[in-house]
Amino acid sequence: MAPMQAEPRHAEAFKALSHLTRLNIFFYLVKKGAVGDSVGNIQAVVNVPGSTLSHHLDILQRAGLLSARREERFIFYSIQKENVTDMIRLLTACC
Amino acid sequence: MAPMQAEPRHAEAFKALSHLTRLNIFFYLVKKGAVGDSVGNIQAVVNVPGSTLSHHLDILQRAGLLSARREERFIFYSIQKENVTDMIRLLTACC
DNA sequence: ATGACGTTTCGATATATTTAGAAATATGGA
DNA sequence: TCCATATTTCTAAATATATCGAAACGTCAT
Repeated sequence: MAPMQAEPRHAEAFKALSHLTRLNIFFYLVKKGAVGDSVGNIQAVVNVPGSTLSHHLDILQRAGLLSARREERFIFYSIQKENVTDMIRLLTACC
Repeated sequence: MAPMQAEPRHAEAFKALSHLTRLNIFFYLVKKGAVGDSVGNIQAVVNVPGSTLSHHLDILQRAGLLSARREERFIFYSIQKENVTDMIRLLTACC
């Protein structure tokens, strides 16, 4: 197992988690598992205006930590597990 | 093992790693192990002005990821393993 | 004490992030 | 079609972060 190298996408993933609201969104969706949850339900949990939430979700998605799908009138966000696993591997490579 | 809760200190630790220069510093020091390395040697690796480097080291230290000690005329920074382990636990709690 | 070296602090500027109201878009139902 | 609901995009202002030269500080050797 070669020592892993830090890359910009890793820095970006860490940045996505570096804001408490986004970290809360992230862990809420972790709990929700593969199905994830709708923006409206997420909003009820984190309690920020819709436009602000939408922005945070966008950041998490661009970082590769979340994915989105439409389900009728709702948009469901859920954890993108592979990339989270990748981050964990990067960190555990050292300890 | 109770599900872990996101806290501001976790967001701060992620923020510390959310900059590529700091991520490089971090992984360089991981490789250096418990002894760590001096600011001057770190600087030769990351190639930024001293004042900039000092600022980044400060951010990593405040986030609890590094600790510093003086060794004669040099200041050695090294990884603060416990807090890194803590982050890993937080992330692995989900996957 | 003076000088050389290693590192940090100060100060100023440039760039990026956060925030949220208002307007726009998308879907499904009457 | 028209309305209600869900979510995003636009826009602008406030706040935070990044950068780095110059000056200051600490330690050691002479």
